[in-house]
Amino acid sequence: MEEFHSDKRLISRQTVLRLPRYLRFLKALSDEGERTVSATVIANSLSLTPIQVRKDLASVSRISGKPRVGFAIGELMADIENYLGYNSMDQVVLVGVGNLGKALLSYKGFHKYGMHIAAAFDANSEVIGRTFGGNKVHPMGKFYEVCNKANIRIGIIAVPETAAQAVCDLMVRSGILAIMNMAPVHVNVPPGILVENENIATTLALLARDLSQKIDDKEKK
Amino acid sequence: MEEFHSDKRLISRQTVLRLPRYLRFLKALSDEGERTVSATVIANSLSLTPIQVRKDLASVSRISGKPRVGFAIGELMADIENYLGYNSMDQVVLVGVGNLGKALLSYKGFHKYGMHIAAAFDANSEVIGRTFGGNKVHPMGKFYEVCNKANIRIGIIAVPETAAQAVCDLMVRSGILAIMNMAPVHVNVPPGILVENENIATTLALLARDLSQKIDDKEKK
DNA sequence: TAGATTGTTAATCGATTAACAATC
DNA sequence: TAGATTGTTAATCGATTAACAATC
Repeated sequence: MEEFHSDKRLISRQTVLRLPRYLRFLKALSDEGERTVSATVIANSLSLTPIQVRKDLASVSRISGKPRVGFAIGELMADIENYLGYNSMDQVVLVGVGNLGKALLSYKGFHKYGMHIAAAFDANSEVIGRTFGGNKVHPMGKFYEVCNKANIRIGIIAVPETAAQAVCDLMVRSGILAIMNMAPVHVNVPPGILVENENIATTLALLARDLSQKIDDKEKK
Repeated sequence: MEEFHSDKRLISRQTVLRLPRYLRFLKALSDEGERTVSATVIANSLSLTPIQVRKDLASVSRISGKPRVGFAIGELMADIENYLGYNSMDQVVLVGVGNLGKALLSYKGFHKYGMHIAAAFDANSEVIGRTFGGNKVHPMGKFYEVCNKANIRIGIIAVPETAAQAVCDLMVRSGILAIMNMAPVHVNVPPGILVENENIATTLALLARDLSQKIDDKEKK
């Protein structure tokens, strides 16, 4: 008997992190008029290995590549978009319209990956009512109502660290289930609420470690 | 014979990513007047396991905790700061002073982690000469000179995707060895140059996957 | 003392890489 | 056909978790 897989297989964290990169690359190829691409070409372009690429693609797509030819770009893109889009629940709310919040509102990448900022909120009357990247900024008082009415599940915290926990609590009370925290503090959430921290200082620390390691290696030689 | 470790042991990627979180938490405790803390307390506060915390701490610090008491907060902070600071080569340049670049320039977190934005650059005459977060924006023409004179090794790309590769190439020509790319494109670099991509859409995709997985699980029950 | 907590060694888990037969 | 490329199974690598003796 053929084994049956639901559409909703669990895809590894690392693979998910690479999916947007594949999608971007495939789109670029497609724009250049290409119809097919091999795992080798993708791998070389994105600094990955061909095996890794084939595994990743197999995890989101049922289409099989043809030896000596590769994969059909269009179908691949559709499958990745479907996965990212399917998962995305599409609607996201943003709290905090400072420089970072504004950058996020104007960021065109979200749409590409099936994400859509449904509403933005801030406590500051200077930005309330103004529009950034097509999004009007609402007062905090509207937060609960908007989230509830639109049944929104994903929230982005882009406020200063002192306000982060309060915003986080409000999100939880308003039915948000997954939070992306851009503030450089740990936020506490009840069990079952998902949090991802996006912290630039963290990534820089990583880069600095790799760099100092590299320099050490060179000195040893 | 006692085994000798250099100060420059390689610390795992995952551990490095957690170091800034420890540092932040320890600082908060220290501000409250605490002198010691156990791995258990840290773990609970940051949603980690105590074993993981002890391993991480041991990898950057030689100080040992006392059973029933825990670790001396001050010494721990000093060791983490030393590691992050030592590695950081402290000086960073930023190219691109749009909303995102401005957010980075005003971001107070860098200093905390031993990072310092030495100079900011942009091609747009509207921002050149202006100051954000204490950093004056220089014209692109000065980039090579500044990097060379100050011997800067780390660069942050915060320009639109269309300009990212050109900026990346300029960085490489100017002696930058490690690049943090905030633009949603893959940038190509010669072998030996380090790149970390920081892409918000990517993190959101991850969050969305976890969320849809969680919802699926609930439906199954 | 008793027991919470440390630090280390071993087991597990997850992701990457290697090997290789199948195939267009 | 010959050989590039696929897809899968097995081996390796790295990180997390479990187990437990040492100790304050």
